[in-house]
Amino acid sequence: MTLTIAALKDARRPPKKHRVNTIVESARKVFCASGFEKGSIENIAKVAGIAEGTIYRYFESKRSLLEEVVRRHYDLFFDDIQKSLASIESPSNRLRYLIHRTLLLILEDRGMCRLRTLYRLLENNELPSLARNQNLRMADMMAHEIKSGMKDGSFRSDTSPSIVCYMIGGALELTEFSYVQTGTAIDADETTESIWQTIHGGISSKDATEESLARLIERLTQVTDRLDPA
Amino acid sequence: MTLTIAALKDARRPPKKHRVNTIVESARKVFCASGFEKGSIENIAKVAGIAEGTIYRYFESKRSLLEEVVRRHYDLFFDDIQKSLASIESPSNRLRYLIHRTLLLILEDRGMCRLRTLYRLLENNELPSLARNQNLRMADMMAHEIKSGMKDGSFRSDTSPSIVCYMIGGALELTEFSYVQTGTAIDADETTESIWQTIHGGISSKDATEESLARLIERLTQVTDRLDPA
DNA sequence: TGCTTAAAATGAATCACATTCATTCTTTTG
DNA sequence: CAAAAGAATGAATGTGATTCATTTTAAGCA
Repeated sequence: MTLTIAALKDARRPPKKHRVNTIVESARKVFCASGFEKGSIENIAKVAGIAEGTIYRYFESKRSLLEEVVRRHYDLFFDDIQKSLASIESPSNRLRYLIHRTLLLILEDRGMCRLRTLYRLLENNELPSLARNQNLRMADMMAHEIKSGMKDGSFRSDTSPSIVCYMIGGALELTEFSYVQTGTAIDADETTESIWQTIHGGISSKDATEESLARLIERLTQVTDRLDPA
Repeated sequence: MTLTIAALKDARRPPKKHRVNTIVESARKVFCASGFEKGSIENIAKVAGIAEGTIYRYFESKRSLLEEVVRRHYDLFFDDIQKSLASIESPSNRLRYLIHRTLLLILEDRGMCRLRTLYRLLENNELPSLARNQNLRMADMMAHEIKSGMKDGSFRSDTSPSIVCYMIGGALELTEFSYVQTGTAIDADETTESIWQTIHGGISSKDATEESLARLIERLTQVTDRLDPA
């Protein structure tokens, strides 16, 4: 039988992968239900039906377990988003989509949100962290659209992409935060629209421009008035 | 001597207040130096020159001690800001001031920032929390200015004050976060300007409007052309 | 001033967990 | 099937917050 190496791997890995999956899934359940601090390793082990020590064969620490839980969740999200993005026309629409999709993700799983929010807070380490990577990934996507928009002339050229990312990201984060804390549901469409409106058009009234237009129109009317009688 | 009740209180309270101050101040030092998790109660007690148990006479838990440390710091900040704000003309300028002043606060004390950032992350409780109160206080100030601006016509009337607050607050928070993580100094003036630019004018180029104007002008020219030969 | 009682302070003991590791069980290999 | 390697176990360890019986200090009163 020619299943030497293949068989070897197949015989070893699936159980191992399965173990990891079981552990991560149990951790997700426990963390989502009780939070990170109160979700004990003992409990996770119990839910997974294994001994505490076994968890440490696969994960270095409780925190790295949290990291994996969060990572898996968001990897799916990012993959999904990246796919959809390809079929959307124009930087503006893609940016809007990113905002909207993020809000939907937030609404989708409050427990997970809480974890992610918490996870970011726990970060006092100096390592290149997951949270930072995720932020970077999202920020990269947004920055990319902003730059495209600047190139094709639909956005102002003196825009600072990173600040705009911060503003969008920050608005999303605070919306998320308020949702996690209060549990009051968000209207994703409306919130997207609000964020987009502000980012796109700013908050200043367009009085000056409108005034110019009004003056032009007035003048045009005067001219046509002069034409008509003639 | 007539120092019956007054003397009683005076004799009891000052020492007590002093104790609390000593504890909070020691906690601040230790937390700023080692972070919240690594800053042990044992150490705080040592720095304060008291026994561990004594801390628990004044504070319910390690976390409530952190809360007090952060609260005191930001109370000063808010009081200060509120005073300055009174002497600034126009909602726009006050909003800008709020942004700028917050950035300066962030730069002023990185250790404290880290604590505050951490503190917010640790919040998985449901209580009306300090972080929420602080956010609310700042959000209130900003929202107030935005509403004023909407009233006096300098801001668009279809603006959502809360979203704008989220955007500004979020941008500040992410800037803070990046500073805490990387330690790379921020240029407060420049960052203020960028945030303000975007909030105020949005990112859309004014092409559309300009296009309309150009079309108008063109038509006006046609009209005048028709006039002139006549 | 000395005595009694209440408040404050103490630090050793407790408790809750994460983490480790010597031991036991399973699987692979020859 | 026995030996060796790899996994799993869970009791023991370590750390650090929190508690509490005991001691110390201060207040009230004669």
